[in-house]
Amino acid sequence: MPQKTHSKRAEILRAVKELLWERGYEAMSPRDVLDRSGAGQGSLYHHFPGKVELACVALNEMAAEERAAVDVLFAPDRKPLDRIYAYLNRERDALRGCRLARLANESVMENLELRKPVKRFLEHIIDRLRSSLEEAQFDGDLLPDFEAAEVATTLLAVVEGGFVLARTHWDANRMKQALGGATQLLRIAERKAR
Amino acid sequence: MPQKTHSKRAEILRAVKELLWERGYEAMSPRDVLDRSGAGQGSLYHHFPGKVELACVALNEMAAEERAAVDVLFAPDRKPLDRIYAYLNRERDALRGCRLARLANESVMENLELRKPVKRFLEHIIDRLRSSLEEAQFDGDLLPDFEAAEVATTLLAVVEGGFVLARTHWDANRMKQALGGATQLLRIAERKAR
DNA sequence: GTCTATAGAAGGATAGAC
DNA sequence: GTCTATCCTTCTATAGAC
Repeated sequence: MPQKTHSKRAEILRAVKELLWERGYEAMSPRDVLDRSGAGQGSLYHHFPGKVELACVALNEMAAEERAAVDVLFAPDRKPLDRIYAYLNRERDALRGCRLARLANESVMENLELRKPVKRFLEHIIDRLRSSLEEAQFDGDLLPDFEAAEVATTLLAVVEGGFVLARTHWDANRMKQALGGATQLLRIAERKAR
Repeated sequence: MPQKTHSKRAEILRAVKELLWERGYEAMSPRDVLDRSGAGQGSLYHHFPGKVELACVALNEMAAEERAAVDVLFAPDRKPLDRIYAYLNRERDALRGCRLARLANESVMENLELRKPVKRFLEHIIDRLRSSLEEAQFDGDLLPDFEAAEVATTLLAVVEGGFVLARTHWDANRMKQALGGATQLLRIAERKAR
């Protein structure tokens, strides 16, 4: 049963993935899901035990999609620094917030099963950033005297914080400024390495 | 009428300020406020037209308190770089999230009146960071060839993103790592200036 | 598998006594 | 100003027919 056509099941999941990004978990009601998917009450509760499990399946799919999109940016044939700047400068709709980490402040993040996909997504990015930083240091393109793991966390924090600033100021430029400052700091660690 | 003892009014506001930090706006119900403050329905709706105005007054008070706390860290008698590190390393309960910016992803941030206090709070910090960075550059303690305004935004983003990472990983150390990486990048811009 | 109808609880606000 | 009682809507889930 898991993988057939599942017309209504698939449409429900599609709607949930949209709504989780647009409104978050608590502000998304089962009724909203039904309205957007065109399914009836019965379909939803036939395929999923309840709202939590519904969100859990959707979040895991979203996280997998986003991890794959990130991996494209970190293609191994690119130079390490190019991968990092490709990630920082990737196109983002800053006002929409991070598709997964937007849930960070909802009480539902206290549920391990719902937090896990978000966590895996963020860990995946940190891991890609860290190894790229290490390679750049090894190649002599970046100063070797900083902790790649910490700076990787910093760069991800700049992106996630950039979403917060953009939304609060209702101005996508705040994300660009945050990333611009990070780039300038990295450039200094670059020039000094040469 | 605005400023007398207002026993119940004050207790209601105290409760709202706590709940906004703990749960955010949407997850805070008027009933929660009454339970925690010990007030009755009538008191709440006597002093405030509704939930939105209640949150608005509370948020403005919270923002004023936090701006004052930030100003202590940026005391003018400190050296510019010391102010910046004092802000970065200030004590934070990372798992609780930012007292104001935790609301960034709630739909209520589309309401200008509610967004304004949060925005003012963040702008205040960026302003303090920017002028301290500029002074440090002028004093020759930091490289002069980066945009202080952009790096100021970056540093605030690291803090706000640090909250997001800490909450998602349910590990306050993520905040420390994000700040540690930012510090290492700043140190490079410091050493090079000498 | 999908639907409509319904239920129990919580959210947000009002009425009116004191 | 403060209280309790009440109201209407929305949320989340269940029942049961097709």
